[in-house]
Amino acid sequence: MASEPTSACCAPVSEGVLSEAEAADLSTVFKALSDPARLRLLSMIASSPEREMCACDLIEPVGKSQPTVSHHLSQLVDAGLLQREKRGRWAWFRIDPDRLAEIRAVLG
Amino acid sequence: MASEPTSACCAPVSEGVLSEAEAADLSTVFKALSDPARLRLLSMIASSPEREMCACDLIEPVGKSQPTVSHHLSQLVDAGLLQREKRGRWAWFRIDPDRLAEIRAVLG
DNA sequence: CTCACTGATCGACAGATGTCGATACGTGCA
DNA sequence: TGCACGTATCGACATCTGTCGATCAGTGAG
Repeated sequence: MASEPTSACCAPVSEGVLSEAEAADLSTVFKALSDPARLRLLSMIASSPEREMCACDLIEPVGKSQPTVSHHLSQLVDAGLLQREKRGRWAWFRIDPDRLAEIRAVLG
Repeated sequence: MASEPTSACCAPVSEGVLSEAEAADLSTVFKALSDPARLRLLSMIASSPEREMCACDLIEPVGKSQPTVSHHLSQLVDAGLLQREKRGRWAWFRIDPDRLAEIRAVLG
C-alpha cells in the first residue's frame, strides 16, 4: 500500500455536501479508526505520559501477534494519526494532535 | 443485523486506555463513517436546510442503487448517527447532533 | 564479523463488506 | 379493492480486511 498521508480535508459535514473525492479521502481516516485493536493502540499511546510509545511495549497489551500489531500501526501512520520514528532498532510512535483536531472539526 | 444503537461510550482516547469492550463499541461507529457513500449521505443530510431528508432524494445524488443506499442508511441508523422516521410511505432521516458531539469528544 | 533482537514484509486464508437484481412489505390514491 | 409507488430484505458475488506463521532487513553488542 503505502498511500499518501491523506490530505487535511474537509469542512464540517454540516457545512456542505462532500464531493466524492473528499469523501473517499475522509473515509480512509475513519477506516483506520474502525478497528478495535487500532483504537486501543491509539488510546494507549495517547494516554501514555510522554504521548509516545515503543512498538515493543504495545504488542503484549494488545494481545495480537507482532506482524498484526505492526500492520495496525502502519495503518494508523498511513492515516496520519500516528508518526513513526526509528530509534536504533526500536520504533517509536506518537500521536499527531493536529490530525486528531482536524478529524474532530469534520464532525462539527 | 439490527444491533443495538451502541452505547454512548467513552472518555477521550487521551484520558485512559480503552478496554476491549469499549474499543469494540467505538469501532462500530467509526466503521459506519468509514465508507465514502455513507459520509456523503451524512453530509447531505447534515447540510440540508432542515437537517433532515427523505430517502427518495438521496438515491440519485449518491449514484448507487436503491437497495445499496437503503443499506447504508441503515448502517448509519444502527450506529446512532441518524434517526429514521417513517412518514406515510416515505422514510425521513435526520442527524443526531448529540451523537456527533459524543464522537468528537472521544477524539479529544 | 557474527549473532541476537526488533520490526517490517510476504503468502495464505477465513470472514466481513459493498454492491446489485429480484422480490417482499406497507401505504395511500383511485 | 386494487394498484402504483417508496423502502426494506434476500441471495449472490467479487473484493477487502484482519490475522497468523515464516521470513527478510536493519541495528547494535560482543
